[in-house]
Amino acid sequence: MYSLAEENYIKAIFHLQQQKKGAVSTNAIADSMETKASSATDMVQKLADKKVLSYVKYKGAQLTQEGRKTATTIIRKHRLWEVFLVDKLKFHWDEVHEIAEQLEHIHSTELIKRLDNFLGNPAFDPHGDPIPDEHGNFIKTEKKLLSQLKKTQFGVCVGVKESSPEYLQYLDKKKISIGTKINVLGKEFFDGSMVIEVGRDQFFISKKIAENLYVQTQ
Amino acid sequence: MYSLAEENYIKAIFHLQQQKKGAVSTNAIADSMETKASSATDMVQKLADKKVLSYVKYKGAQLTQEGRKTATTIIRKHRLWEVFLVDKLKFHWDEVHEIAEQLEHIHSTELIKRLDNFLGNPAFDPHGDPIPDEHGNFIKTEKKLLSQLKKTQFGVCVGVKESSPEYLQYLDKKKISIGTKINVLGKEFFDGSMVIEVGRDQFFISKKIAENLYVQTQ
DNA sequence: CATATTTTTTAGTCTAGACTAAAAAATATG
DNA sequence: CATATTTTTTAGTCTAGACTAAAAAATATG
Repeated sequence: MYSLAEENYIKAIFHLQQQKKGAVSTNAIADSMETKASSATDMVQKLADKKVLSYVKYKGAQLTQEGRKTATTIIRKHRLWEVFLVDKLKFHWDEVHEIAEQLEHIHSTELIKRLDNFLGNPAFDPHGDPIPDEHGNFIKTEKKLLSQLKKTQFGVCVGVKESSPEYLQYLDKKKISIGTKINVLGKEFFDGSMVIEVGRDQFFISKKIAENLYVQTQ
Repeated sequence: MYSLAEENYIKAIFHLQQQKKGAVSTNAIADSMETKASSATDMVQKLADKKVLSYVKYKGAQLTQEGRKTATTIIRKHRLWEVFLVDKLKFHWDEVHEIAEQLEHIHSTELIKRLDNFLGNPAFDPHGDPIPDEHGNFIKTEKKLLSQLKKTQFGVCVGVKESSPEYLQYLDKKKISIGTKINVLGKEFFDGSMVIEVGRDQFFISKKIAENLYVQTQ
């Protein structure tokens, strides 16, 4: 069982490792934790003693298997709670981060097992990020424009490139929002138009629509 | 905003004050917090500086209005989360305390407002204890034997006096468990028998049944 | 009611996790 | 490649909240 501070460092280091491969510097950790480099060094040394990460002086830190397991468990909890807050308590997806930052530290494997079930074992959080399974396996995702998908592929809406009221209202009308799953049923080479499926609806969209919507894919 | 330790002390002092009126001793606080008297004295002095409680050396501590408000908010959160764990996640009522001890410290008034709504604004937790409203008002309850209730009164089952398998199986058959609301529809003076309502069922019970069931009343 | 006993507080430490300032190592540059 | 600059670590403090041991106050008792 790790302390609150330890858990937050482990999570931050995991996210930094995702961004660029290799060891992460204590300075980068300090920046992301909004603390001083000396504090980060202290903590990294402590976590190295606990075998959560390997650390070479002046070279940086890298999570061990144990560290990655801990990190993904925290991320799993964070994202499941976000689904709860949005799906069940009807929070808007941009209001939930701070609360989930607290909830992710609740310790109880049984709780998370039951919460996951209660929510219908969701694969993505309300921001479109994948929820790791209980073994820490992520669905590998990549952010693309909807227009880059091919026929039969699918993506989860994670944002827009253009944000004019007209465009957002169009998306709203078509019930497309962050987290919405979009299946590409057909694609026309001639003009880049697509037939997509959203929920139970199937409809036609122009290239212009498709190239302004970001989706996350497996 | 109070620290985790501060919140736990405030809650403990509130519960001690419920038990017997007047100031609570630092020793009593230390016992209930499973810490040493010197630690309790330190914390009580700190909380007195913060106007959470009044403290007279060697005499003990008493929560202020502010302290009581903080305590009831924590208790409200604890009990609402217990309802969530039992009603929604299907935990058994005796498994939820430890998890609720953690969840009660999540800070977000909006969260609690929405959770309360999501749960249908429950008045009691799964143990039959009343959930204070957002102003900290409790429904005043008292633990009685079901046999002590009069016609038209009601109580929430909080425990049994006798716990033989036969009795528990009878209760189970009649769908009476901790947290079950029981309305007294009629009572016979001659033999102390009653007609009660449990959920949508109405049925007759003998005096012997009624005097072995504890209920909490308003 | 003086003294013994119990309760409570005070004084002094310890640890986790933050900080500042200085030292040391790594990297960049003429 | 020697030196200047940047990055990173070390040494020394600080605070919250725990602890032990001793002191002080309150209470019990002959």
